Parts: sequence; structure tokens; C-alpha cells
Amino acid sequence: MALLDKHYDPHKIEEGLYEEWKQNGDFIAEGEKSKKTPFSLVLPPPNVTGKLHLGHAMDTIPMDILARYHRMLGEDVLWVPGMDHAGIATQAKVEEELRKEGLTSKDLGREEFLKRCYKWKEEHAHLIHEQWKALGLSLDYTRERFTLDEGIQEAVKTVFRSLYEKGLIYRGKKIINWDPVFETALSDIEVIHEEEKGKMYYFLYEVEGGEKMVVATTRPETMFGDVAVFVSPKSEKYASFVGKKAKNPANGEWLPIMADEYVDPSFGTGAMKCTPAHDPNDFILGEKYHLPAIACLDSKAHMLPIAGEFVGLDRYECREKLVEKIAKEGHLVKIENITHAVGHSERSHAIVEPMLSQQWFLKMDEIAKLVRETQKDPAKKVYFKPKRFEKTLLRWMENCHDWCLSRQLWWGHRIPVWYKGDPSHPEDMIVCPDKDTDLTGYTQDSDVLDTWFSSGLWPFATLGWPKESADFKRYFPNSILVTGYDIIFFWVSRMIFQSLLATGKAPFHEVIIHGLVRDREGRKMSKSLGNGVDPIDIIEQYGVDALRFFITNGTAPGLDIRYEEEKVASARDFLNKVWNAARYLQGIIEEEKPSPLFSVPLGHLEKGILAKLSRVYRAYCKNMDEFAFAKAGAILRNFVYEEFCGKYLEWSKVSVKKGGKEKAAALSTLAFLLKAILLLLHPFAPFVTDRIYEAFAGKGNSLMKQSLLEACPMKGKRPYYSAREEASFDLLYTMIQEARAYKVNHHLAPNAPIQIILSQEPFPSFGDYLARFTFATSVKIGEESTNAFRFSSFGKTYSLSLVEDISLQEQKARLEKEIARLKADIARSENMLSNPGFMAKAPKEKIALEEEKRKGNQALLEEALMRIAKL
RNA sequence: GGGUGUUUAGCUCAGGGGUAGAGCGCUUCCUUCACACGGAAGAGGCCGUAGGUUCGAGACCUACAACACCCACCA
Repeated sequence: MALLDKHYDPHKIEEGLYEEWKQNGDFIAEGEKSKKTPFSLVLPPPNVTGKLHLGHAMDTIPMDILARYHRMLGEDVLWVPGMDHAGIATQAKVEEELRKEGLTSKDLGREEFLKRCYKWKEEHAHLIHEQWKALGLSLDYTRERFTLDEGIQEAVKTVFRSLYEKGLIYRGKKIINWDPVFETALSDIEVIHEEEKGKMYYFLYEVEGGEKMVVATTRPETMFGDVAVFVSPKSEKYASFVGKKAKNPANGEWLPIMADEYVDPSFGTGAMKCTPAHDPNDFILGEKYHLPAIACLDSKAHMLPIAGEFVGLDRYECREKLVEKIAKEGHLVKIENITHAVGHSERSHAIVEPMLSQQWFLKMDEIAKLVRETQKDPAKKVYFKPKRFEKTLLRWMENCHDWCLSRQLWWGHRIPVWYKGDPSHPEDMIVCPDKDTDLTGYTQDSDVLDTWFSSGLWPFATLGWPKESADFKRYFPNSILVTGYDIIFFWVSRMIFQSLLATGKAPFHEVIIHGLVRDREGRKMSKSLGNGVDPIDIIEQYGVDALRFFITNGTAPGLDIRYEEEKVASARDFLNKVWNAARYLQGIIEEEKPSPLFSVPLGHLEKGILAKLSRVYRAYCKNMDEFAFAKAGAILRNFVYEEFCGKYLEWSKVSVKKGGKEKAAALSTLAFLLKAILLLLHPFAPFVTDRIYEAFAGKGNSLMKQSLLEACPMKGKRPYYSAREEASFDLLYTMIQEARAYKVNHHLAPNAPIQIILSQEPFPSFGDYLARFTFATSVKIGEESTNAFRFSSFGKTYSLSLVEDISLQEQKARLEKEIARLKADIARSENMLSNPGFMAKAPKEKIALEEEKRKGNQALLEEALMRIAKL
């Protein structure tokens, strides 16, 4: 048996263990031949752009805990790993790399550029694998996937075709969000609205007949695309203007003045310029009145020739110069400072430009309805934990617009559509052609699909769908998904409806939503703030087990967690505690192998701690099943510190010293307890627990493959439980505590010798334990003295007298304190018991309990009063 | 403009109709043969504010306030 070092050194113990698990095939799901219950989950595929950050740890560690927990419950766990090609994000990174070489993607051409992307992917995949390993994730690498894999390509095409055939996917010219930096369309949720300071410009428009009107805008540069001025039909002020024309101060063109209900007469000047090509509302108005849509910005948001002298300028440069020009001509009325929400591209952070553009869309209204209906059906719905996040989803589903699917990028799933002739007005279009379709004369759509289109297929595409594969049959739908609330719209919602549409089923039974990791001040971790923490640094300092314990403890489900190093240190200390308990056990069982539990007769304390363990086991499982990892962890931690290390382990030293049967009982119990703790802790801290276990059981004995049931003391078929012995256990502790407090209060050294007189011994050898932990030189059974501490347990009263000279004054003071406490408590009980409402309406057990308490306290009070009278 | 969450010990947070909890920090003491990454004993809270429900509210309800976040095409 390899002796454990004094301190647990995370580095040393983590070394090589992950590889061992992997080589043993511990992470591989059994597949169709298995008779076990399947438990399946998919790893949210990280972007190949990146380094792992603490946010990933928030998803993956709880998933790994679940995977390991369910394996230990005897289930066949499949946890599918994979990565996401992350369209825009990766393409941006690769382009940045090219820029350093003085190249652009266009210089390389599509094919060469994609080669560079794949090269990038290979390099980063390696990094990501290293990070999964560092976190100890028990992933089934034999089933690893990438979102651009052939199988996933097949799934994407199948889904695209089927949605197109159902009429849900369509091609159309609409106003979309345009990212002028990456030069691509974006979906609505890729646009981040931020409150910003801006300006509202008021311009004077000349009206036919010599009158004038004021029109306000925040975006003067789009005035070159204006086609009308709208007023409210209710407006009296402008009633006479309708039908006339107003002169656009930007270019001198005459615009028709029209009336529509859309205009709010009370907002601004009550008149609104209309730019159908650069505003979604104006576009609708334009269609309604058959107005032309005139674009004035190009794909980089530079001015088109229609802007005359401003051609080629950046939109903001143009704005400035145009306002200057209009002011010079005397048509500027005023500039007002305002704050308004401005849309930014999630990736490039450029201000998004609404543009009229031909794109592919997914029609959302029916789909949203399908999701809402499914969520009403308890048998089919996805259960959210915490529940409130279902509302987040449903609300979004109530007012989402059609999803713009196409991206003007190269890295991604190319849109599986071929055109004959000019792609913007094709004579013919083939969607998802079969292999034998003749495509001569056709060209494929040059765009790719939004990354999230393929991510949305992840739970079933990774299992082999659209083939009726064995894995798909066995592991779909997934058992659970764990993810952050920040990607409910991006990912969770899309998986749900993609899955409903493709497979007819929800992709998973439950979604566990967690919060975000924040910094010490509660700020989001971000590159710009420079407050990010690299998990690898934490792992190096405290070990991955400590990180895992930290990330899943001390927080409520769905709420954010603040990263504070002390918390990780505290987790490390906890693991060190377990480590040292094991070290102690190692020291005492060197020559004797512990007998199996219950094969030797056990004492009161053994039975007491085992009863506690049974309850801990139950509570642990209950909380784990409810994904309340923090609670399960807290229960375990408390058991280890307080009950195991603080009490039983210490007390058992007495039995060990005695030898014989008592020692055998203690060893057997200690060994069982330690193993139980290791088993229960293993999902949280797999490395340290396995290493400790290995020190006892020999190499290659992973706890992962053992049954968690072994952590529960079973007598016959039932968990061992004994209230009486548990009470004895507690009584001993209370007495020790009282004696210790006594010493502190009397300024005695903790190891100062004292003498104890017990009125009776609660169980055999009780005195021996008491003596050892109170440094009593003797414990006698006899008459209590006036200064006794009294305790009751299971209807019997015991007293503890410390044979020491305590002044009368002190005895009195102590008794008075005791009397005051008892009186207050009795008063509380009486208050309740004399309340007719309470007596009539409170539950019977509650009344009985209160009655009993009052009686007990009354008895103690009477005795205390008697004793104080004697003094 | 809608919506959600949070408000409990110095700090970070659990809890949850029946006498307020943890970790860290703090105070005092102890290097006792598993562990100073330790042990012992403590101090420290009218559980955001105001109403309501209830026999009983820190917990449930309603308002309000502060903070945080999400959603949103008003020129």
C-alpha cells in the first residue's frame, strides 16, 4: 500500500489518471448490447475558435458530475463530445491571421480559404481536447463529432430539404440585419441592442406652395434613400400637406407627403421620413404604398453613388458632412441629444445596418406555435430547471420573427440549393438535389447557413440521424442538457424546434439552466475588462477537483456565481481533509485488514455514525436527482468535517487503542465510512477520490465502476438506521462540547485535567470516550453536584458534573442564565399552546411536539430552580 | 416600453410557514502521534421598505425601492 503524502498534491495525483480511465474504456457507452438503462447527454460543442474559459466549466462540470453519478447508479451513460465550426467567429479569426500575412480571404479563394479554416480547426481541436482532459470530463471519444462532419452534413441537408418542402424555408428579399464589417446578414438574436447617446436631427423641408415642415431623423445619411414623408392621418397640422410634395434637403428631390396610421402624431414632429431600403418599418410602408426601395449604402456601409458628392464615404463621415451641408443651406432646425438603443453585431460589434437583401429564411410562426403547444403537453415537453426559464423560452417564441438563415461567409454548411441563370433571379432552382441529379448549368448558392442551424441538430445528428442507427434508437431523446441561460434563444430553443420538426420529439427530457461566472465584483468576465480567469491557472494552483467542487457549490440553480479564489482554496482544503482522514486510516490498518461491515459486532458510536451516513446517503441522492449539486455537496462536506473527522474518527481512536473486538469494529466502520465518502465525493472530485481509493484497493480500481449503493450501510435490504444510537452519538458530543466550553470559560487550558462525575453511563464505555476528549483524569458514576450540566436523551436524563472548584457566584450565574433560557423557551411554547387558533388549526404533530418540549423544559426549569435555591 | 432575477452575519451566498444557517474573514486559545490546507471556544443578523393572508411570516401574497440581467423596428 503506497503511503499517502502529508498534503494532497493535486498535480501529482492528477498525473496520468485521465489517460488511465480513457484507456480502460471507462467513458465508453455500452451501446445496443447493454441491458442497463440508458442515460444520454451531449456536450454543448465549444467553438473551435477558442480557449476554454470558466463559462465552459459551468456547463461541463455539472454534466460530468451527472455522467459519473449515473454510471455509479448502474446506468449506461453516453456523453457525446464534439465541437462547433462556429461560422462567423472562426472565419473572422482565420481572416485576422491572413491579414497578418497581408492576405484576404478573397485572395485565397473559397477552396484555399476553407483549407486554412480546417487547419485552424485541427490546431484548436487539439487545445480543446487538452482542456477537456484537464477538467476530467468523462466523454465518449469513440463517438466524437464535429458540426461539419459528413454525417452532420447529411442531417443538415435532410432537414433543409424537409423544411423547404413543408414550405417553412423560403428565399426572399427582406430587410435584414447587416454586419458591415463581416459583410454578412445576421439573425435578430445576433444583434445586441445597447443604449447609446445619439443625436436627433431636425431638418426643415420645403413644401409645395411655399409652406415648410420639420422632419426629424437620427440617421441623416439614409436620406438619399428617402422616398416619401409620412404624417398621421389624424394630424390637423399636416392635413393640408397630404398629397403635396416636400423637398428632401439632402438632395433637393421632391418627396410625396403621405398619411398612414403608423405615424404617431405625438412623437417627434409628427412627420417621418420613409427609407424602405434601410428600415424595417419603412419597408413595410413602402410595400403598402408601392414605393421604391432605394439603397444608399453598400455592403461595407459606405455611400453609394446615389449620395452624389458623398459617394464612397463611410456612413458616419457622410452623416457629419451632410448635416454640415444642410446647415449651411439653412435647413437645419436643431440637433437634440438623445439616448436610444443601437444594434450591434454580436461578433464584430459593428453597428448593424438594416439592409434590403435577398436571403433564406425559416418561417417562424407555425414553428413557434408547435413549440408552445408541445410545452403544454406534460408527456412531450422539455422540463426546465429552474422552471422559470421555460417562460423565457415561451415569451421569445411568442414574438420572434423569421430566422434569417443565410450568411455571406464561406466557413459553414453551404446552402444546398442550385440555381440556373442569375442567382438573384434564377430561371430554375434545385433544392437539395439527389446524387444522380444532373447539375450542369447550375451553380450552388454561394452562402452558408447560420452556425446555429447545424448546432440545433446536435442532440440527434450526433447519434447518427437521419439514419435509424442503433445509437439513435437507444439514446434519443437525450436524458438531460446542461447549459447557461445566455444561450436559451440561440441554442436551446433551436434544438427544441429542430428536433420536433425532424424527429417528432423534444431533444431531451430536461434542461438544467445555470448562471454565469462573474468576477469578484460581480462583473461579467470579458476580454475587454481583462478580468477573465483561465481555469488552467486555477487547476495548476488548486487542482481540478477543487475547481469542480467550487463551481458546483455555494450557489443556487440558475443564479450567477462569483469567482473568488478563497472559495477554491476552501474546496481544496476540504479535499485535503478527506486525504488526511485516509492517511490516518492507512496508518492504523497497516497490519490488519478491516472486516466487512456488520461482520463484527458494532458499538453504539459505530451504529450512530452509520445511521447518520444512511441519512446523508438518502439526502445526497435526492439532491443529486434534483440537480441540486450544491446541496448534495454541502451535505457531504458537513458530514466529512463534522460527523466523520470531527467526531467518529476522533472517538474511534479510543477503540483502536483498546484493541480486540472494539478495534475490529472501529476499523471495519472507518473503512466503510471512508469508502462511502469517496464514492459520494467521486462525481465531484474524481481524481483525488480515485487516487485515495487506489492506495487501499490497488491500481486500476476506479470508483466510477462501482455502485453508489455501496456507500449506504445496509442491514438486510434496508438502509441501516437507529435513532437511539444516533442520539447516543449526539449526546456524547454535547457533553464533550460542554466540558470544553467550561474550560474556555474558566480560562483553563484545553488539556487541563479535570474530573467528571456522571449520574449514569448512557452506554458502555461512554466514560472512556468522554475522558479522552475532555482530558478527564477520571469519570465516575455517582451523585451529581449542584453545578451539574444536565442532558436528556430518549426520555432519560443524564448529568455531567465537573469536579472543580467553581465559586458559588459562578454557579449561580450559570444557573441563572440557564433559567432565563428555559423560561423564555417555556414562554414561547405556552404562548403557542394557549393560542386557541394554534390549538384549533395547527397540525397535531406540531402541537404534540410543542407540548413535549414544554414539559421537558418545565422539568429542567424546576430542577434548576431547586438547585439555585440550595446554593 | 415589456419581462425576469436579486435584496439574509464584515464579504460571498445557502435556506425556507413553527427558537436564524454555511464558507471565508474576525476575536481568544491550542503545534495533542491524519490534517495549521488543522483543532477548540466565540463575537457578529428587528432576513430591503410598507401593507395584507395566517393561530403563527424572515419564508406566502400585493405594492414600493435599490441593484442586476434579458427582450423590444417608434422616426
